[in-house]
Amino acid sequence: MERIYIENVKDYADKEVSLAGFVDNYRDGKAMAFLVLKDITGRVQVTIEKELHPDWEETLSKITPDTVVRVTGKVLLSDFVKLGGVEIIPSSIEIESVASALPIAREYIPATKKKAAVERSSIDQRIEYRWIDLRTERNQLMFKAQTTLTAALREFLLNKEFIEIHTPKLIAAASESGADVFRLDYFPNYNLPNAYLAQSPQFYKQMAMASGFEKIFEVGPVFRAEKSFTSKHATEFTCFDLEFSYINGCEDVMKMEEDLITYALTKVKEKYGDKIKELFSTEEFDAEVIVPTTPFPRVKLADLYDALEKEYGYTVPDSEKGDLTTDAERLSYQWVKKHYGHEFLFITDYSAEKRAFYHMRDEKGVPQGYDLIWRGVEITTGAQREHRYDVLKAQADEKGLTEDVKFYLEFFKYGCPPHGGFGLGIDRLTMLLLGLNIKEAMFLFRGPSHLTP
RNA sequence: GGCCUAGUGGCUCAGUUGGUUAGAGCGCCGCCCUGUCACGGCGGAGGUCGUCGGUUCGAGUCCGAUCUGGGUCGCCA
Repeated sequence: MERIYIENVKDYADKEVSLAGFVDNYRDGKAMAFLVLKDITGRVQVTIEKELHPDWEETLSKITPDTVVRVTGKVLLSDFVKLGGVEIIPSSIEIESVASALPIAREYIPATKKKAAVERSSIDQRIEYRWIDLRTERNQLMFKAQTTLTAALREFLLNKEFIEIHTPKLIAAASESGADVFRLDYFPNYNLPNAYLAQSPQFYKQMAMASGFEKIFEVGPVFRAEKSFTSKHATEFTCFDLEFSYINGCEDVMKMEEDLITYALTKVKEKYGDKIKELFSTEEFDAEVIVPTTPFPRVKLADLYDALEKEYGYTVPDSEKGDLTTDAERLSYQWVKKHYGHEFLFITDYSAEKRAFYHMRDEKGVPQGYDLIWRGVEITTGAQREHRYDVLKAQADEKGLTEDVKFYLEFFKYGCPPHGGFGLGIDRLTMLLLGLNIKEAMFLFRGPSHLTP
């Protein structure tokens, strides 16, 4: 018999079905046993009348939480079953894989009249057994929602005839200032330069512009050898990058991004909004998926600092002027909510000193780029790029990078359209959508002290 | 890299001013329980307290070193 998903069992009332999944809970009595079966779509109770199946004794004695079983049986609608009002009366139970006692407590169990609450294991403990941790409905919803999110981002761009590219992650030179790179052994005998893991597809996205592709995107891993210990940094994460040509300014890039994000959040809300609210809301975080209005608020960095000082008494250290501090980032969320009733904020007019050399600058030397802050955390850096070879070379010289980026400068020597783009960290998007730590939002977290599993 | 902080059974934690065989809940094992609802009842196993050294009659508890984590800032997505 063909297996069906648990979410569909009610369509098979009084019929025989075949199910498979993990044992979510097993309550064993003398005459009756109740097995709650979970698959990727839901949970259902399997009700076993032991007297009817004396030969099952050995099989049933092996069942432990998270054992994988196949169950064939009749679907019975029963109001007294609290779990969905339906139960399976099995005609066969087959064990596929017996689970040992689990080494982590996946979920918080609230106190009852008789029992004290049980804390779940810390994220750092759970991450060691991530495959077990990921079996929960909540964690699986996270990846379903992320799938919808990235599919929507892709769909939006495909509708605009963007081309999807895949740039190399093994590269010969550091691709940007700032972030540190992972150096690796790469066939040392072939007289090649040093090899690194790509910290961004930036240069190759722009090469595609010089190739006349006009509109491209890429979803892929980026690697950052930053010894960052925060709740929002990882050494490897997934970036949704795009770049497009013949723009009239940075404003076109921002417009593209706000439309893109609005589209994606609309899709996520439609499909999972209610479920997300139910499973991810906590006392501190209301997991309401809010579809933003466009245009998103925009503010110049200096103006933001003025406002933060006036309204919250925040003063920037002199060394950080021209850049956004973590405190200011957080405060900017309060500020934008208060003044615009919005969760997103574009911040523009950073100082040239703090921004990448390839950002185009206006006649006053102000970089034509921005950061996008969502719920107080940076999710994007975007910009119009400098496509004029001479200007670009001068800006690279200024930062002392000309030698390092020699190959990149070549891209602009033989004709290149004006262009711009941005990169969106999808793990951060998921993290902010659901109110999580980056470690919980990633399938497998990679950090300075985390390389396994 | 700076600052802060933690390391006690599988998990989450408690261990008072250093003092008899180191405690609890959950989990695990066994027995009991005819429909449970993250069932219930009874019993049991399991730690020498990250490591090394020191102080002391005596250390999980004090001191030093060391290892391994965590938070935060900077950096960024």
